[in-house]
Amino acid sequence: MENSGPWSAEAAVATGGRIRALRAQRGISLSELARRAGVGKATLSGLETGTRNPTAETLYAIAGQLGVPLAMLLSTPGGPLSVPEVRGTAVAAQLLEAFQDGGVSTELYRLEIRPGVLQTSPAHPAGVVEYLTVFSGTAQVGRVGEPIVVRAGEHASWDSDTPHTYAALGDEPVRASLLIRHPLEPVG
Amino acid sequence: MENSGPWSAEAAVATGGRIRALRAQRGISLSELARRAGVGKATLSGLETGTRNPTAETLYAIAGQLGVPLAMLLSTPGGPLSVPEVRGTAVAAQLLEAFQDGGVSTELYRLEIRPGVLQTSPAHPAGVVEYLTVFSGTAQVGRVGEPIVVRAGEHASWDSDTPHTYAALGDEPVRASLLIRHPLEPVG
DNA sequence: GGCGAGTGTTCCATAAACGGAACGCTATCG
DNA sequence: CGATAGCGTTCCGTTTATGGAACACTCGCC
Repeated sequence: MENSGPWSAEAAVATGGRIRALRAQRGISLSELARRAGVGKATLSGLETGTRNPTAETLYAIAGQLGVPLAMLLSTPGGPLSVPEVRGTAVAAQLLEAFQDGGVSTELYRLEIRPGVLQTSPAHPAGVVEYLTVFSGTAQVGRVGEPIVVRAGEHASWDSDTPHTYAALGDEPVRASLLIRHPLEPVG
Repeated sequence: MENSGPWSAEAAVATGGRIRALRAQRGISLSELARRAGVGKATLSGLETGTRNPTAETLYAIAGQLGVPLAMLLSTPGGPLSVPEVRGTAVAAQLLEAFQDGGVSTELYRLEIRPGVLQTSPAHPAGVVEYLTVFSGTAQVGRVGEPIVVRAGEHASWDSDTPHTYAALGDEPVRASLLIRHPLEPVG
């Protein structure tokens, strides 16, 4: 899903076309869907033709009536699982999921570390902890000066409020899951 | 207007919370993110506090700057995202990824354990190891007779070649990631 | 042919989302 | 100390998304 770009006219037309296709697939008219979703016909018409910039409320109402996840309206059929990649010198990371729960927010990444390169990450805010579980390969990670060697089938964690590094030992790239846990500061 | 769709005040607050969490994890201020995304500070502030009903354009701009798919801002984990799910008496699991690599097959699941119920899994073939990282709640897992308590922000692993159990301690459900590693050829 | 019920689009007043400029606040500095 | 810079929130005029109504059009029916 290449949604990193801005909300362009093409994105609007593509989203509108997907809505129209799903509606046609269900054999219901524009007026009918608008009535069921509780939005104006003008709104739905403009949305399907790509001449509007809908609000979250409108999108939710329509996706709900079509019975599809919102991601299906907004993403290209190319790959709902292909999430954007964050690339560093040695590390390529894909965000698998992220949520907050209680006073803690969590991000789960899939990680691949290329061999032969060392990547240093700057310090995160205090209280951030990273958890690494290695699928294959051997990783050397952790805070600068306190390296931890993690082999396939092992896991490790470290406070990431200081600079820390990622590297793959040996020739084989490292595949792992990285979980970043971050306590939220109290919100007024 | 009436809450005719899933976009309620709670959804707005939840979405805002996810944005705020992702922003905090990246260590950038509200002003900074607003400037990078090209939206007004008032817009972002109202969005994070759940007092606005953002447009697709605004959401795209912010998701793009955070480097996450838009669906991750809008959808609840375990919600409308259509990922194959495996349900047991106490455990609901969704496969996040799976691959084989060097004679070892690895599967990464998102796990939710409901409180008040104990689930027992039969023994897997020899050599299978499970790794659990808990996001929130407190889990009691592991081989029968050797229970391990894993609190939020901890991880544990156990050989699963004997029957093993999953349970949530306390009232809160447990969210965690479970990694199952099994060699393609029997070990030992 | 006329007629009614349906379609999707366009017009328009209203409601609300937008961004800029204030605000109060907390740190940090000279 | 006061000055400055940053933070997140609130105020406010402008922009724009919204839904109802009117529109032109296509059917099925008598």
